[in-house]
Amino acid sequence: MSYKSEIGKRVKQLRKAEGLTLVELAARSGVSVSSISKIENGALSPTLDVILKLCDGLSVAIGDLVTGAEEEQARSNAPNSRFAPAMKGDGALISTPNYDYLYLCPDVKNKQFLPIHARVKARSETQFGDLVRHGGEEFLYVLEGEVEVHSEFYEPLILKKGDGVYLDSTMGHAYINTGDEDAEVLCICTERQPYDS
Amino acid sequence: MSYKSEIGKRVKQLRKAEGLTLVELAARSGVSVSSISKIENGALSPTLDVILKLCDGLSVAIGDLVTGAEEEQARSNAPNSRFAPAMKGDGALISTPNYDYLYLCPDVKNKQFLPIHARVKARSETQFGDLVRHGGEEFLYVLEGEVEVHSEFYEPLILKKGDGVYLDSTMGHAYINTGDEDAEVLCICTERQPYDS
DNA sequence: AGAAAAATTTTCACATCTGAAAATTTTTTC
DNA sequence: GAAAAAATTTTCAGATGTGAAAATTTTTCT
Repeated sequence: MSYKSEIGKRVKQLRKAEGLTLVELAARSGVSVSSISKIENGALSPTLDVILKLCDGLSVAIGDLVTGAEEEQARSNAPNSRFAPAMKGDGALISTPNYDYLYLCPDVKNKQFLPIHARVKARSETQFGDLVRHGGEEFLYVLEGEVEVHSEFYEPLILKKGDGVYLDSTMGHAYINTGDEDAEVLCICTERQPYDS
Repeated sequence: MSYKSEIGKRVKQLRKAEGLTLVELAARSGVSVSSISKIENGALSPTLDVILKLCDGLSVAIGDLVTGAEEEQARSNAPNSRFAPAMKGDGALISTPNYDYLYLCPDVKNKQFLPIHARVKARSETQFGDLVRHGGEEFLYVLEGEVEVHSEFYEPLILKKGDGVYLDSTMGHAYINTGDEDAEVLCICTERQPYDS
């Protein structure tokens, strides 16, 4: 990956475009003259704090400095002939107290939505805990069992096999298993679930 | 500037979202486990080459890693508390020679994807006609029956109940019913099908 | 509950980055 | 064209990042 030379050229380009000397850019950005010189010449891989100082001094977003083109590049040339089977049981399994998630087609990156096969485990609202919120939108379809949908602004709704619901994920929501058997659902999300500490 | 902690949180968030361990992300990205650990904990300012390796391993643009904003920001103007049940059989029915489409939640506008309950009717490639192409991406999940997936660049694939497939809709594709019974599928598309008829 | 395995953090030697100052190159001025 | 000034590159020591392996913590299994 010859990204070093890339950011170097870009910095020099932007600096010249604003008619700045190394000394001036150094003053603006807080990065030393010698470091900027080395960066422009591809002699080193700057640390993040230095990159961000340069972004600040040059008034550009980090994407502009590093890739040049930025968003357009990232999104417009999405691949266009991907094909990924998701055979029954295949996927990346993630377990949480309330759900067992099977992320389908985990090897396909940059999907516009995430298909997830899930098992709903929580059996009551109290057991579930606080409503969940995350970015994006989601559609849930019941494959087996019975699920009760709780949400921040609507009355609880019971879904049986073959039923579904579409909702904005930013609204608090929770799915609860109210049937006798296991509750299996297919869930489509447009944004990753925030699963962190 | 407390950017260090920012990128750390973001990396951890993205890594967890994909269900990866430090070891796995290290393998994907080529960055050592210890370095990732330190970065996630804000213990250091990574160099550009390491940042780019991480972007690669996590399949995100650098802007997403560093500022976290970008995409989220762009999409955050979407409505945020819609809720639409899709009870079995409900929806907007569209019939074509090859499929019966039941568009779910047709009253919700500007959805990020379209959930469709469909019945696959075509029983052979010749009967189906030319492969279909449209914008976006799609995921198909077999609810009942057996479906054969034909596409422009891949060998035909047989899907049985519980199986699915994710593909770029710009690539020519066709679903054919190869089972004894009716073939029922759930299909998620990110762009409206040009159902002519 | 305890043992084994897995995941994460820490340690430490080595590599690399950073910035002040010196050396060099380029530009300006007479 | 030479000296002075400005801009840039190089040098070098100290600071910081990097990765292999050890130590620790967390999770899984019985």
